[in-house]
Amino acid sequence: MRDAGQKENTGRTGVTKGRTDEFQGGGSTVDAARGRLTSLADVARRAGVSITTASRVMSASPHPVAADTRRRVLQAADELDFEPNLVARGLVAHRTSMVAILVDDLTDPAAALVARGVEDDAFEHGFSVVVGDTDGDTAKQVAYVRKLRAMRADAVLLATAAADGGANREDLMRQLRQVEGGGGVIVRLGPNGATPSDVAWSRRDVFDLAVGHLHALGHRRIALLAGHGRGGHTAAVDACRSAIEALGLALPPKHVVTMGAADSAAAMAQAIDALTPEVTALIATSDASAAALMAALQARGRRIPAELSICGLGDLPVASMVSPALTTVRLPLRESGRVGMLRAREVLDGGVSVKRTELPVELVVRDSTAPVREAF
Amino acid sequence: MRDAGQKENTGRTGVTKGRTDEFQGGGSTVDAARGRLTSLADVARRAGVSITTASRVMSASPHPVAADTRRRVLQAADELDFEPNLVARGLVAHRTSMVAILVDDLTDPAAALVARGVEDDAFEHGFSVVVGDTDGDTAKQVAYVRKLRAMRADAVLLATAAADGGANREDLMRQLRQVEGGGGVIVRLGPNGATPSDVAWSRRDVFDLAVGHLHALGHRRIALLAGHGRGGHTAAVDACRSAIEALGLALPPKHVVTMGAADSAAAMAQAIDALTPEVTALIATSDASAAALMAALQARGRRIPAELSICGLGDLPVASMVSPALTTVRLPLRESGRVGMLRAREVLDGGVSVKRTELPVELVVRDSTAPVREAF
DNA sequence: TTGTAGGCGTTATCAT
DNA sequence: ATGATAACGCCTACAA
Repeated sequence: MRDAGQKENTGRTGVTKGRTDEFQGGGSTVDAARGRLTSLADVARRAGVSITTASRVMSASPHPVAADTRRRVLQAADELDFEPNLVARGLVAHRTSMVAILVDDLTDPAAALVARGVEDDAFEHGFSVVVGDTDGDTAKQVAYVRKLRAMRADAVLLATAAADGGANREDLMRQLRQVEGGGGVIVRLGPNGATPSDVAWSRRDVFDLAVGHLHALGHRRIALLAGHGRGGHTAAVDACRSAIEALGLALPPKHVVTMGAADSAAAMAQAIDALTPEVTALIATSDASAAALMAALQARGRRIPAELSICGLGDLPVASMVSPALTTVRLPLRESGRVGMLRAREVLDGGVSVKRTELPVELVVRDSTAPVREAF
Repeated sequence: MRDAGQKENTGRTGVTKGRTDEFQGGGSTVDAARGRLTSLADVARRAGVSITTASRVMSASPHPVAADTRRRVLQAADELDFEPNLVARGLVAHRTSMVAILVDDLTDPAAALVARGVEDDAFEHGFSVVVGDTDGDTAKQVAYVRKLRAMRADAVLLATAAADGGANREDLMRQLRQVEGGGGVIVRLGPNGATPSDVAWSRRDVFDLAVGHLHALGHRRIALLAGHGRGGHTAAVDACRSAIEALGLALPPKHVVTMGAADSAAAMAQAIDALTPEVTALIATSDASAAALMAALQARGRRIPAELSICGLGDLPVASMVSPALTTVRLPLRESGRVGMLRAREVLDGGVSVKRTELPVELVVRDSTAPVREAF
């Protein structure tokens, strides 16, 4: 979930085409200040009714309005192409119909899936979604929540990795409390770890599935390719170790390869290569890193799964686009976004607190894992 | 840019873990109506000044305020953890500091990159970004623009594929005109085609680069793997054909394989396979589909680039994660988002019209293309 | 340097 | 069934 795919530019040639000349486009010039748009007052005047009546019609108020009057208002609105000013409406309603989803990096396929899930439910129910990238930076995250508070977002969904426990951590909690104190909803999305999420999946289940699968194939010495140090790093290592130890095996530190954001896939592959054939299988904390590793390993002449079984995490699109197709544990990414948004709405119109939910994960067996070779 | 990666679940086994039990979380219960947040009035009262003075301090107004008074206001604001209400501010300013980026599907890595680029610049300049997925559905796009108009978004950046020319098309244009009429900015992002984009790259350049590269390697019969029918489909085919014909070659219809959204990568591979060895090279309109095709081809025993050279499009992360690494044409995706946002800001505070820009594309040679084999 | 009055576009309250 | 009036929280004149 955390490990953004390594992008290694092994390009040997660089041919550039295209220019950067700029010329005045043909668009219409616009005033710096936004011209007055048509308001309820305009509609009311044209329909020959009071603003109040126009409002009642346009806002679908339960207040009774004569059929004929309603028709006239509707027609006037249509002729004027009137669109209610949500800003003004938000001011009086203390509700903006805007929610936010905070992720580390939208460019990470996992994050995009979560955001998409949020958007799915939001669109269906008339909410707009503001997306914020924190780049794993807690300070940036604090800045975002503060801003969201300023814009009176109805809910903030957090899908960022657990923040490092720095001083910013306290600032963040304070901001979040402020949001909640003001009636805003906070929903945490992601794997259940030290701080449980509201819409979650079990990190332990994930590794039980992966490890169990490899164990069943006869693998006894399993390595772990973990993402960059930040966020869920340690939690993932711990969960994996627990799962491995539960089967009577061990995950010695030297079998844990940490992939720094800067490390190249080639360097990773070299590190892993040094572990084989002692290690016969590997679990990567993300399909993206698994795919990158696999390609680098293949470039070094290693055959997968013959010489090393690889299991990814996430079941991202890339998992089925590589060769061999990646065995992986499917994470309810998009679904968690949908459910998170649903939970937020429940609180918003029910006044209840956020209902906690644990979504199931699933093992997806493809072609990157195989029975361990008896001898070599 | 359009072709979302095919996700082919070749999973042979499905083991599920985790439950969906739901229990009341420990969060604090919140009133349905948002409690009154601290306003300027509160700050003013606590600082012993008028609301106006407090406003001047908090909004960094150029109006002079005594140093001591300013200090008191700032302190009161700090103690109250005051955050200015952007909704109210937006109502009077006729500016919301909100922009929107519309894409077909955020889950498409290319779209995510564009959105990320927008977000990069937006965050730096105090704007919030609303993301909307249209799923290539013009009606949904119209609905979105209408809503954005209602929420008085300062700008709408369009990165969706060219809409089909249906009846909705006219509706869309009308909505866009309304946005512009109201002082909103519209910026089109994407390849230059029939309707030129404001921040663009040359589709023709892209194919010239790809075709030129393959031609230089000796390839004379090149196939094209095009995305699902919608959007830039035809435009891509045309541009590719032009590029090929410019070199004295041809792109007969039978060498154009269209990938329906539902078509499996395996089906694609079969279709391509039938073209070889007559065809010695292939260009895919997206790295994602190139990667999927390559994996499927490899699964059928084909060797790449020995038997078929493959050139992708985009230089998405996946391009360097597959084996062999994909030769591709880099598209200025993230950059187009940044520049698009910049252009919007220029219009917003300059009152000028959108400056058109063409960003350069670049050939990135990796390992999926090789000189054509002399004989076979 | 500070404060008062009015209004941004809507909805809610209270008449009529 | 309809309408006048008062907020919502802030900013911009226009005084003092």
